[in-house]
Amino acid sequence: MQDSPRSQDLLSAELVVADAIGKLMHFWGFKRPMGRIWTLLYLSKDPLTAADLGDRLHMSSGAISMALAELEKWGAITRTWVPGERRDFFTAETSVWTMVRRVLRERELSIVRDFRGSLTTAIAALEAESPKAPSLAATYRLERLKDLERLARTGETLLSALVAGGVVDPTVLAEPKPQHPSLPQHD
Amino acid sequence: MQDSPRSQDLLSAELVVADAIGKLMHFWGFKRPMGRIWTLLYLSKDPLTAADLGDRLHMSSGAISMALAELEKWGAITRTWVPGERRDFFTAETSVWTMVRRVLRERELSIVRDFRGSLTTAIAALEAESPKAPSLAATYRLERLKDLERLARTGETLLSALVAGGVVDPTVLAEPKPQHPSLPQHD
DNA sequence: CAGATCTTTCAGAGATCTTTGAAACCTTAC
DNA sequence: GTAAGGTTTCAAAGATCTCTGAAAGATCTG
Repeated sequence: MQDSPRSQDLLSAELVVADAIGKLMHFWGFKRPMGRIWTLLYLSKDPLTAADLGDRLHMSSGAISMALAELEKWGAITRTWVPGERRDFFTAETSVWTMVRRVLRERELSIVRDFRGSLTTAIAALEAESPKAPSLAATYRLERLKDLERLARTGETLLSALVAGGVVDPTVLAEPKPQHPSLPQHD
Repeated sequence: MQDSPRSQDLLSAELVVADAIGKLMHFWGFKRPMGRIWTLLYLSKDPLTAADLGDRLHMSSGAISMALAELEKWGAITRTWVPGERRDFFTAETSVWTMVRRVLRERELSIVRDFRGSLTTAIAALEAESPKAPSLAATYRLERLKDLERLARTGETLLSALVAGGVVDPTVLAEPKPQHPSLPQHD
């Protein structure tokens, strides 16, 4: 780190926010530079070029290009052609909720679906396996797996509702009640 | 990979699910082994020891110890002492929603708060900076930052409600309407 | 079509995160 | 007190993810 915030806090404040959002996006499974780039675009009144972004963020052209491509893929930024200009200009999608919804729909939802799929497979495998002598442990395990599957299904429903823009009551996620009350309950 | 699923699909199915949950937890910002360990405990009728887990998951004692410590920290598992036994036994917390709530409360909430903090700081810095000649660009940037802050505040409220166990309407996150209708709107 | 300008790709370098395994540290039993 | 069994710590190795920079690929201009 060679540069401490000088008198142009205008710029450094911007970079601080860009880093904060980069951190946030990274935490949410995206690459940090994507957040930093989106932020600069979001805060800029006018469209910026790849070179602009690279200069401000000290990133190589390659990194910029890749990050921009991915942001574009998620609809977080838009590439625009400016009449006289040769190079591409970029603008930020400003509706955060719209972007979040898209990620929920295209990424989170399929993660939950895949997860549910592997649960279903596992349950089938176990049920096919022990037809004769279902030990207590095996029965317990199956019951647990089914609880998880129920949970995943509920989560999927909630996510869908969320994406569709509805009100959501996540408390339905709480403790799916056991189907077999005969099984021993913990405390 | 030396072992393909043999006839003990009982075990391999378990490991498949463990991996799936490991992936899920990793995606949510935790270490993959934590999810794998939690799963084995969750599916086991009886408490397991660190050695049991290490054997099944092919992990070193060190890795197991660290993962268990972190799981315990989050209340995802419990360490129990069995009368005659010398070593520690572990059991899984079975209420997923309880665990999720805890993470929302202790981790996500503070992330959003920190984020809001850095926004507030940036806004203050910028407002202190340009008292005389607020250029159009500067005005625009400030407005954007304030939108973000509003958004963060709303998110914080929603998260709190969620944690407190309430119904949540995330559509309030949509487009915080501009406070200055005089500012140019996109499209 | 050739030259200039901009963008994308990608192998290697670099940074970051994770795991191992051995030593230190407990705790219990004798 | 001390030996044995169990757990934790941590530096180094290993794996994974990310960035760089140069070359290849576009696109526009004249």
